[in-house]
Amino acid sequence: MVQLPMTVAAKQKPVSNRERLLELAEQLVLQKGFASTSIEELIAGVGITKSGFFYHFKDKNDLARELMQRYLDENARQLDDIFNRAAELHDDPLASFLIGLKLFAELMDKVHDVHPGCIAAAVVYQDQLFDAEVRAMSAEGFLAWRKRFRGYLEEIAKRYPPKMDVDLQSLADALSAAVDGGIILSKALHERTALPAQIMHYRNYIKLLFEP
Amino acid sequence: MVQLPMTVAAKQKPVSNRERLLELAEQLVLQKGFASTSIEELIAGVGITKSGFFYHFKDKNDLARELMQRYLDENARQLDDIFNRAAELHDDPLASFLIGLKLFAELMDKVHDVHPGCIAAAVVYQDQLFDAEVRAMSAEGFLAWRKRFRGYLEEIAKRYPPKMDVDLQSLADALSAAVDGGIILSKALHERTALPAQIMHYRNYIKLLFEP
DNA sequence: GGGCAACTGTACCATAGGTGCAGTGTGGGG
DNA sequence: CCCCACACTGCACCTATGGTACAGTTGCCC
Repeated sequence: MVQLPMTVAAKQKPVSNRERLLELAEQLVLQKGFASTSIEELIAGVGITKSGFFYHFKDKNDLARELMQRYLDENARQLDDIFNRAAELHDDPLASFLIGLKLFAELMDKVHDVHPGCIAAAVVYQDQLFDAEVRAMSAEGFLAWRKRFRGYLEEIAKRYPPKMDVDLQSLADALSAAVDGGIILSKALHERTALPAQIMHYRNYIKLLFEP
Repeated sequence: MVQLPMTVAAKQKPVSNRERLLELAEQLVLQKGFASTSIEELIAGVGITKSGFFYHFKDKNDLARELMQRYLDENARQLDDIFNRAAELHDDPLASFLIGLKLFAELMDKVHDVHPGCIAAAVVYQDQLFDAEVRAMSAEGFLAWRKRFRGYLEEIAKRYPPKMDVDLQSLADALSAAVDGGIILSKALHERTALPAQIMHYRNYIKLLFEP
């Protein structure tokens, strides 16, 4: 649940002000929170007026909705990239998952000094600022991670019986927890290595649990 | 980094309005975020005027500072309770730590439907709402957890060589991550079992890593 | 009965989100 | 060449919230 870097491709045509608003908003929201990111700040950064902002977005919640959708789509795409690549590198589900986790940790290590943060998690601690729809989208994000990783884990468990009796759903959630917990640690302590380190601990746990 | 229930002892004298403001503020901040918790709401709940509020607190950041201090103190006290009790129940550092983690998970299971949340983590995603002092206190909270659990882990590692080469500091942080990640999951999905489940996964990891 | 803690009341200010609406410039299709 | 729609601008105005300033009041303790 972290913003990975954009593929540098695409984007020939000049970016619209709408796109630039979303881009800037995402950056600022992850840096300092949704409440502290003012509309005035956004329009000043992009160079339009308040009326211009409200032409594109019904209100601030509408912006949040678009931000969340963008984030979830991009996020899913990037996880596909990583774990499909991992599947190419090894046939075995356990080996491939471990490779994917390593790739994931490495990517977080590279990219994390830019703007660490997870939009879906950001919602959770600023509940009432967002309407029910945005909160539902945040929940969907977590459920998407659960579904994806539970799938991987079930394939692994079929071939490698786990050494302890574990619930695969909460084990899938444990990666979300490690990532979001890692982000919080990294932001609170200004230690950019905290996130990749937590992902690697999750990887260790998976290894110890399933490796014969 | 979760609010545990108050020991029912103490408090003969009538609670001051100041105390009631802090109590209510903590509840509301964990429920809906700091930005969404208005001063008007707090004074209405306690039954005083705005002037009364500003008599007690210089500004909203001052309230945040007091809230954080209260939280950190209470939190440290409760962890002491749990892990001292665990040490009483078993001499061996590994066995005792595993008992402590179980007690912790059980407590989170019991109490978590009341008001899940960690004030220290709440700060991280609402950065600019707080001044540098509050942010520093949040960081201190994470460092206190790191120090405490790193201590336990070092004693364990002395007696039981870990099965993998792990960094004990980030392994200590992994409990913070599991707890804060668990809280986020639990809040986002409205699944109160998510937090205790994540603590138990951390416990599993410790078991697999150190148990002979 | 003097003093201090713990307020109340009133007035006032700035910032931010938000609404409503009329007007404008510019590029592409008919 | 004209017209329309898109992407805005400008202006007026409203509300909520945090915050300041300060004078006055109440109740309890010494």
